[in-house]
Parts: sequence; C-alpha cells; structure tokens
Amino acid sequence: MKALSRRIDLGARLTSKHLIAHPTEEPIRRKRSTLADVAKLAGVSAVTVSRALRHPRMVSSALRARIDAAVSELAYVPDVAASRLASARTHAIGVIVSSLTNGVFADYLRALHDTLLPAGFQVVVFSSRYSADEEEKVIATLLGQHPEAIIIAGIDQTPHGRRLLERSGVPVIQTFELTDDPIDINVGLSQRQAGYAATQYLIDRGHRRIGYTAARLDARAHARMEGYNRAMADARLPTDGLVATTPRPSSVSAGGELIGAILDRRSDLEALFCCDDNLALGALFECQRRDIAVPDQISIIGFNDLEFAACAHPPISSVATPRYEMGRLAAEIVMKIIEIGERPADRRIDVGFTISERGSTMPVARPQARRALSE
Amino acid sequence: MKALSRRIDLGARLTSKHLIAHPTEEPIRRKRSTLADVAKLAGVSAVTVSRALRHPRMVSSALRARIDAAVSELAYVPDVAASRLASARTHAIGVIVSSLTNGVFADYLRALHDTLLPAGFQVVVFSSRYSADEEEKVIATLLGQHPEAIIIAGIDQTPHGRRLLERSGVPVIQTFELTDDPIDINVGLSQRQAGYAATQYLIDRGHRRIGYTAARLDARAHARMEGYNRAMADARLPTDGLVATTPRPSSVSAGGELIGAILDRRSDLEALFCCDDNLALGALFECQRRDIAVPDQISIIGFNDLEFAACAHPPISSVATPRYEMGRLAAEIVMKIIEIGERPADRRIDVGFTISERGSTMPVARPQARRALSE
DNA sequence: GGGAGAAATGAAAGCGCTGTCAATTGGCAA
DNA sequence: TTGCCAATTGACAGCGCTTTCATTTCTCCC
Repeated sequence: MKALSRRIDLGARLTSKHLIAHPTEEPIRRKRSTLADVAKLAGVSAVTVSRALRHPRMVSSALRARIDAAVSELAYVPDVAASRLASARTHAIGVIVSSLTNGVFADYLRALHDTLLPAGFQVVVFSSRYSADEEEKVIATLLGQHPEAIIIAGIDQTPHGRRLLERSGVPVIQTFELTDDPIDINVGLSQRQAGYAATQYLIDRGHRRIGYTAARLDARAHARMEGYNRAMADARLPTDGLVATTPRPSSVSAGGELIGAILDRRSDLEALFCCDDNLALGALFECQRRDIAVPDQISIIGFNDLEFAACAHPPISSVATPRYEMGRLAAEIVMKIIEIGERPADRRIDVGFTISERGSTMPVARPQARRALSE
Repeated sequence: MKALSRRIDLGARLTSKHLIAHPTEEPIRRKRSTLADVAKLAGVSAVTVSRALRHPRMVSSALRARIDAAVSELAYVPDVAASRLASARTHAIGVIVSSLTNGVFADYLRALHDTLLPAGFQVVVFSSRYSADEEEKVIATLLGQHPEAIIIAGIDQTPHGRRLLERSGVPVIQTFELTDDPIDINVGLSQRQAGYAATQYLIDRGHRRIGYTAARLDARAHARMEGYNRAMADARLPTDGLVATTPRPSSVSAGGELIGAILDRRSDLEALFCCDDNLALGALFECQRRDIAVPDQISIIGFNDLEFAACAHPPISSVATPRYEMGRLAAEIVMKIIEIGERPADRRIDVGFTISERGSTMPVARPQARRALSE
C-alpha cells in the first residue's frame, strides 16, 4: 500500500546557518531626497516643485521639464505623511476584510481596486483575520491613516470598534451582510435568507435528510446556519445528527472531514448544504472516495459560487453572491459622497443573491433516486 | 438535456435606483480629536499625552489613568502621518506580491504577519496584479510611505523600479525566485530547477509523452517552463503538441481547457506537469469528464502544493514550495537588520523545494500501464 | 532637615509638505 | 511707451506629533 503522500527533498534545505550574521559594513543609509533637494537641483523653490508635481499646468513647461529631470535624477518620491499633514487629504480609502486570502474577497477587492484606483484613490487593505479583537485594532490603525472613507466587510463590529467608526467622521460602508442598524451605509445581502434559500432549494427537490456543514463559525456562517435551521423547521424536518461544524478555518480537507462525520452517524444522508464552496469541494471528493454518487445518492450545494464550482466534476451548485457588484457599488457610493457630497437614498442596499444550479444537485423534475442503505 | 448551470434569482436585485442621490443633510464632519484635545481634557500638556501613549512607564500611573480616560472619551486615534513626520520611524514594512488573491501568497503573507505584527511592525501590503508597470507604480507609492524595509515577491522589477528600490536606502528582500544579481537580499528558490525536477520526476516514472500547461505567463511560469523544456531535451524527448499555455490568469477552468487542448492534439498523452495546482485540479476534473483514469492513464503533477491538492480524489502530486518558511525568514532578516543592524552572511538564500508524491502520479516501482490509444 | 539625584512634566523646535497670499514677470491694448 | 491683467514663481505659516532639553517635584539618606 503506497503512502498517501510522500515527500521528496530536492532543493537546498533551510538551516539556521543562513542566519549567521555579521556586523553591518555599510550603514550608508543615505537620506531620502526631499522636495528641497529637488528644488535646489532644479534651481527653483520648493513650492514650485510641489506644484509641478500636483498641478503641472500651473508651472511653465520649461520649468516642469527641469523639475522632472531633477526628480528622476534624485529618484525622488514624495512623502505621503508630510503631504497628508499639509493638505489634510489622503486620497486613501480604508478597506477591512476578514481574510486577505479567502477567495470570497477576491472579486470584491478587485472591484474596489478597479473602481477606486482610476479615480486617484489609494486603497488601503487590512485583514481582521476573522477576529473581532483584531478587527478593533485594525480599525484604530486604519483611522490613524486618516482614510477619507472606510469600507468594512461584515456588520459585527465590537462596541468599541463601532464607536471608533462612528466618531471617525468619515463615511463608513458595511458590506456583505445586511443589518437594520448600520453605522452609516450598508450594502449587502441577507446571509440568513440565502442559507434559507439554499436549504429550501434542496427541500424543493424532494430531499428530507439534509445536512449542513460549516467551518470557522463567524457571524456570516452563523447566519447561514440560522437560515438552514429555520428552513428545516418550517418544513418540519428534523436535523438530528445532520449538522457538523468546526471552529477551524474553512478548507477543502475540512469539507471532507465534516461530511465524513455526518455520514458516520447518518449513512442515510440525502443532501448537503455546505457553508462555503471549499467545504463543498471537499465533500464532493469525500463522496468520490466513499463511492457515493453525486448527485444520485447525495446532492451537494455550496455557497459563494467560487470559480472552481462551475468546472468541478460534477459541477457544484452554489449560492452565488454578487461580490464584484457589491464592491463596485460600495466604491461608487464612497466616491459620490466624497466628491459631490451625495448620499444614496437608502442607507441599506440589498444586493441579493442567486442560486447557480448545476450537476451536483438533482433537478426538481427528476424522480428521486434514493441511496441504498449501507449499514 | 439539462443546462450545466441555471441561475435562479432569489434576492432583491441591484438596480440603478439605489444610486438616486439626495443632497447631504449632515455635513457635520466634526474634526478628529488631536493630542492637544486629549491634553486639554486631561489637564496636562501634549507632550505628556504623547509619552503616556508611547512610553507609558515614563508617566505616573495617576496621570496615565486620567489620560487613558480622556483618550477613550474622545475616541482619540493618533495620526500616523504626524507621528511618522516627527519621529522619522514608521514601523511599516512594505510588502509587494503579485496577487492578493492567489492562494500561493496566502501562507507567505500569513508568515509575514505572524512574524512582524508581534514585533510591533505594521505590514503594508500592495499587489502588483502581475503587471510590471503596476509594480513600478506600487513601488513608488510604497516608498512614499517610508517603509523601514521592503519585501517584494519576484526578481523581475523594471529598471526604474529597481532603481527606486536601490535608492530607497532601506533593506529590500526579493523573494520566491533566486537571482544572481539581487537588489539587496534574495530569499527564494530556483523555479527553473523546480520545473526541471517535476518533469524529471515524471520521466523517472517511465513517462515519455509528458505535457506542460501554464497560465498567465509571468516570469516564474516561464522559469518553470524552461525547466520542463530542459528536462525534456536532456532526456531527448520531443515536446511537439505537448505544451499548452494561455495568457489569462490561472484558474481551475483554464486547467481543464489546457489539458483538453493537448488531448485534442495528442490523445496519447501520458503525463502532465501543470504550472500550478489550480491548473492541475482543472486537468483532473477534465480527465474525469473524459473518463480518463488518473493516474492509470495519465499522471498529473501540480505546483505549489496548495491545501486542496492533498485531499483531492485522487490526491494530487505537487512541487511543494516552503512559502511560510520563506516569509518567516524574510521577516526575520528584515527585523535583524532594522533592530540590530545584522545582515545575513549570504545575500542569496535558497529555501529549496520538495515533491509531494501522491496518488495522481504513478509510483516508480509500479509497472507502466499504458493508456489505450483512442483516436 | 537639607541636599543630591531621580522622576515627572513642560516648552520649544521642527519633521516635509502644501495652502494662502504676495511678488515678479511678460504680453498686449491704449 | 505706459499701464494693467494674467501667468508664474516665491515666502511663510502651519498640519499633529515627537525629540531634546529645561524645569519642577519627589525620594531618600546622611
């Protein structure tokens, strides 16, 4: 029997010797050049250099060329700190997400960049790493940078964090979720409603023993689970032994383990709603390993409709959330407020969701295939 | 025949009416409170407040308590711009990666955060979005923030970008790849060598008709392809029709399309080296769709050993790169230089790589199963 | 109890840049 | 040629904070 995974060392190995240090030889940390340096080199005053850089048309083209040359010669880069202090504008939009590396935030961040960068804003991204405490710290750090607006994922800030945001005096957009009591403006969707819809979707297709798996129980995962519970209760379906969760971060392997845990208790599982697509992919692989046909024996639906869902085999059904749209909308609202002082008519904007129906769930028309009971 | 993917609208829809604007009613953008405000409220001088915040032990505990109360009362957050300007220290480490959302950078960024945050540094992350031009801009933007060191993924900066970095006067660590001519310090691995090793691994297992797929032809993908070409040439194996690439970003679906393109030309394909694991996963799904057994008919090996590789079905062999280690090492080097002025003995550190051998490739011992020729 | 030294606090300067307003130059109509 | 306006350019102050140095207050021991 061959090992599942065998590691073969090939490259050089990492050893502590790499860190043997020797006294620095060249502390030539030459001073960064400043506006004054450029001005001296170009033979003009500092103000003129500043203007040549900020408002080129206020400076004669001859001077501008001389200044550009000096800037290039000295590899001059303006100091944002000084600039911000003097001008009271930062052109920075603060963005806080739960994770920099979760695929869910990819489209959202891309939308923010796509919309804000061309308009001359800088996007300052921080990650709360799914921790309320860390989020609070990150909010403070971000405010220290005087962003002109803040776009934050989620609605579950700590009281202190919320207070900081309220007092910041800049527009705050809460995204991803929907709340009745936004700090300022709220652009999102009802995670609870989406969880309900996904579960109802499975119920509508004739399933009764519907499981739920979730990892990293953040507020959004909880809301989806509430939706699941409510849908099951509304349909008078029991959920005993059908739910498996873990506080660990979501991953494909966790998805396999979670469905495994349910199957070990409930071999009669008919359908599974996974709190996110990674879990769904893991569940699909686990079914393949156990020779359980998807969707004939078990239907699987994921959440977020990440890229891979559509091209898995079978393709995975998923609740699609308009993340790019949400990001674009948040960015546009922010720019409108900053630049023309116009605020949206509603403080609360529901971007909705859809269900992408694919091969991992049975279509409603098809007669129910029941999975043979294996002991 | 049922549609591969059917979308079902469920939530509220996004319409332009959301953006109907009305004049802002409350331009109460109240001034942010400053050190002076806190000082006045606490009945002390501004210097004392600054000290209470930066060096608490220099201030009597009674005063400290009063000041903390005032800080809290006013939701005061220090202005980093002013702080940086006055102190000439930013405690910021600039990090530039090719993509914020590619899983490859996840462990790396996590390592940087894990190592630098506890030491009191702020990690400022920028994405070059796989564009040399954008990287150049981002370098300038970053330098404007006066980071105390820069950690940048890749070695292929533009001449101007390189010049900016060289002139910045701060330590620069280039990561991921290895170069003979680092800007300052280089921590990485030979992508070319890794590509060679992966190909050689397949050759060693008796394969001859070995394909290669790659997406988004950045420098690292090129280096891996060079390794593939060299390994094939060394073994005197032809590569005609066995290579498929696309300039699009890497994705699971692209992985399926690329192996599909090869299979359409070369139905006798025996093994495939994918430039990254997403492509490998897509290739695996495409094989499943075409009823091609992995690894019995085609062996697949990926690159980077992302989380899902180990739990796919079959688990996907992959070239494992020590991304967390690389990030940690880069962060430690940076801190050593900044805090005690110690530089590593070598300017160039090879972190190596390994091959994680799994079920998607045939073990060397096993007799070769040849794929039946289907026209 | 007095004085030395330590601890706690404050005053003033200035980081690098930009906004405001003043000064200079050039062009052109009268 | 003169005067006036527009186009350029410069001087100066100050953004909010920290550093340095000076001053005040407190401790402690002879």
